[in-house]
Amino acid sequence: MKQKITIKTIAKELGVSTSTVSKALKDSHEISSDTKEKIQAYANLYNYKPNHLALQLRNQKTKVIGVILPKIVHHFFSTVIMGIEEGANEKGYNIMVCFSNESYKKEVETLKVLSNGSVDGIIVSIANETLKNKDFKHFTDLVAEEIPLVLFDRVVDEILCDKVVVDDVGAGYKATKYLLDNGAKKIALITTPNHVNVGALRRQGYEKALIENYIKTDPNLIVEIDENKDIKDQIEKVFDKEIDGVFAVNEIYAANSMKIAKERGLNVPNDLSVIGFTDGLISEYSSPTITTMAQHGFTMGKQAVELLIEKIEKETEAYKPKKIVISSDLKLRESTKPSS
Amino acid sequence: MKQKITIKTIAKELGVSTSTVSKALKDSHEISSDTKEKIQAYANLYNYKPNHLALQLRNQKTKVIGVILPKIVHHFFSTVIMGIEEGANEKGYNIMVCFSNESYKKEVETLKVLSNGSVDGIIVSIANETLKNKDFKHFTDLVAEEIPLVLFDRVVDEILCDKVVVDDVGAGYKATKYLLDNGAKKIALITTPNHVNVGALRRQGYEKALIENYIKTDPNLIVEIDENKDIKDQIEKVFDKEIDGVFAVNEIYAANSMKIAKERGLNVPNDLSVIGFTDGLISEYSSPTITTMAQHGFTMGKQAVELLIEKIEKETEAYKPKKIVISSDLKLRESTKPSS
DNA sequence: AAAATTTACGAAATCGGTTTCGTGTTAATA
DNA sequence: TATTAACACGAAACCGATTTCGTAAATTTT
Repeated sequence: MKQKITIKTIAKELGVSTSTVSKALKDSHEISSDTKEKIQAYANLYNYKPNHLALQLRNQKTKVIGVILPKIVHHFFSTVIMGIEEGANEKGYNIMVCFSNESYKKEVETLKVLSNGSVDGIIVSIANETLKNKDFKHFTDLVAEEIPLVLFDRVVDEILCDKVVVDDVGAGYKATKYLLDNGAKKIALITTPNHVNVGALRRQGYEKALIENYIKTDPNLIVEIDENKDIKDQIEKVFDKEIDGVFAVNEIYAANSMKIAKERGLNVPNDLSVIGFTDGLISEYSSPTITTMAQHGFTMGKQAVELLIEKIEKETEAYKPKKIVISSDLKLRESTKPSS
Repeated sequence: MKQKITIKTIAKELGVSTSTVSKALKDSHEISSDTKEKIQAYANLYNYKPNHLALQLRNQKTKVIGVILPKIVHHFFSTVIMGIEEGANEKGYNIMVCFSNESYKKEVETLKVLSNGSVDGIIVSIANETLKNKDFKHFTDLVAEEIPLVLFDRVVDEILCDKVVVDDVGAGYKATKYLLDNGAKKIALITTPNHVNVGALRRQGYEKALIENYIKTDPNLIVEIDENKDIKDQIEKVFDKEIDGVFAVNEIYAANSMKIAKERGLNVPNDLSVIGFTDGLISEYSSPTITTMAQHGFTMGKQAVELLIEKIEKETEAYKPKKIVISSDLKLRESTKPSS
């Protein structure tokens, strides 16, 4: 890289001290107009830009927010990033994005890298492997160091910090209830293994809705997807039962279900209603289009970053972790019968 | 944030100088084993972590790579990010991700922020608005400052730097030729306005294939989508003509075309073959599934970051900009007739 | 025993800024 | 004319590390 011009260069070139240059560049009253003009003109001419690192070191803050996501090729996380970025920019922050790829090891490493002073605070959605392990030491250490931390979507009680979540139980309930209200009786649930807490919570909502309607939950109608195996194959087996509704906890599972339905000659929504989760492009462009629980990723991201920045900038002594719950709405499309 | 422990703290606490602490922590032979052990034990106990900012300032490098994307809620860019991140991590770099949101103004601002020393180099895919304006001063300034820069996908000749692109002309040609070879005669092209260069290039490939088959390009079969208006409405009009093939320059346009075909009772692929671009989730999960030109976003990202890091780490004087062309393959699915 | 060498550590410069405090010069006041 | 105040600027400390160089004290060599 080319030799950058610094305050020192300007000072030497113009025969003044660095203090004078620094003050002149910020229009201090201490400096005469003559000198100020001269210095500012020179700085402009040579396109002087203050070195951020130096400022960060002096101010002891970076104006950067670290973000760790389990993955990005996923509509929900993409929208969350957009929200985080917008919220951060509004307050003059930039974001540094990293991925855990659902791996515990990578999450630990990334967290270590970010917490050495590169960022002022961190936003995380926990990796699946970590949720399975239940090892949260890397997070609790962070909290002990008092580095501002906000968790979103995939959160656990063991970590004492601000959180932003969707009302997963409520969402599961709403979706299931809608199916029931429109005549479905045998509703399959396509979900994740129980250690993924959002999956577990949505399942609670599903079960709650069934109980309220005096329907016993049938374990045969519940499929816990192992993402290492073929997804479609695993869903196939529930179609061997007689079902008239499907609630899938994400849009990939929903799309796979629709495909199986089509292959088996079932008409959606007449023979079978389908509701997915995460209002992404698949739901929007599949045919028929898929009714989903919209998660409002953008809002989540923005709320998370606002919470974090508040924590960063407020030197509040007594501090009580906040939890923001974002409710998700049913976005009605073609894969369900019109509301009766 | 809690008071961090620094080398100075350790030095004072143990009654030695900061130089001794620094050397002891990196196991220098200059320090006696006794002292080393004492210092290392203390550092360990209090979980000392060297301040990255200080190191960055001293070493004049950040080990961070800036990435500016036009948008993220887009399968192609998501996969590119993954590639960049993986490549960066392998070489010990982190990435700082920003978005231009296709806006010229935001691109200029973001570039300014990143180029003040926060990052060692920058990877960009140019915003649509900038391509339209044809104002690339912010990039040429960067090049003049000798800040390492790599452009990918959306690139222009005016900027002298390393580039990674897909062979858009070749891809357009391949797609169109496949349609022709399988019996299509009237192929609609759903593309972007011509200022988006990837659109223009794919169009060249389309026209080349037609010419080779002695077919005159019919302007009525070409739709240039204005993203500010309703996409589907704009595509509708080409369906009023008699067409038997569609080549869409991205998967959204392809999905919209399929939907219109279905509404008009056209069977895909028997009455109409459709080929899209960007092998994303929509193509994979729509029904029928969509044949697409796979862009290999992950590879592009990884190549781009490798090029950039080479530039950053090699202090080569004489330097000639490289251009890596990644060829894209046709991924055959259900929206086209099997190869004859 | 004197000289040379090694050992073990500290002082100070450096990275690029900001900021406090001090001081010489000029202008205003007594 | 002597005193005070205002003005304009510089010296130096600081942020948290690294690293070169210098130097007492201990050890080895002659």
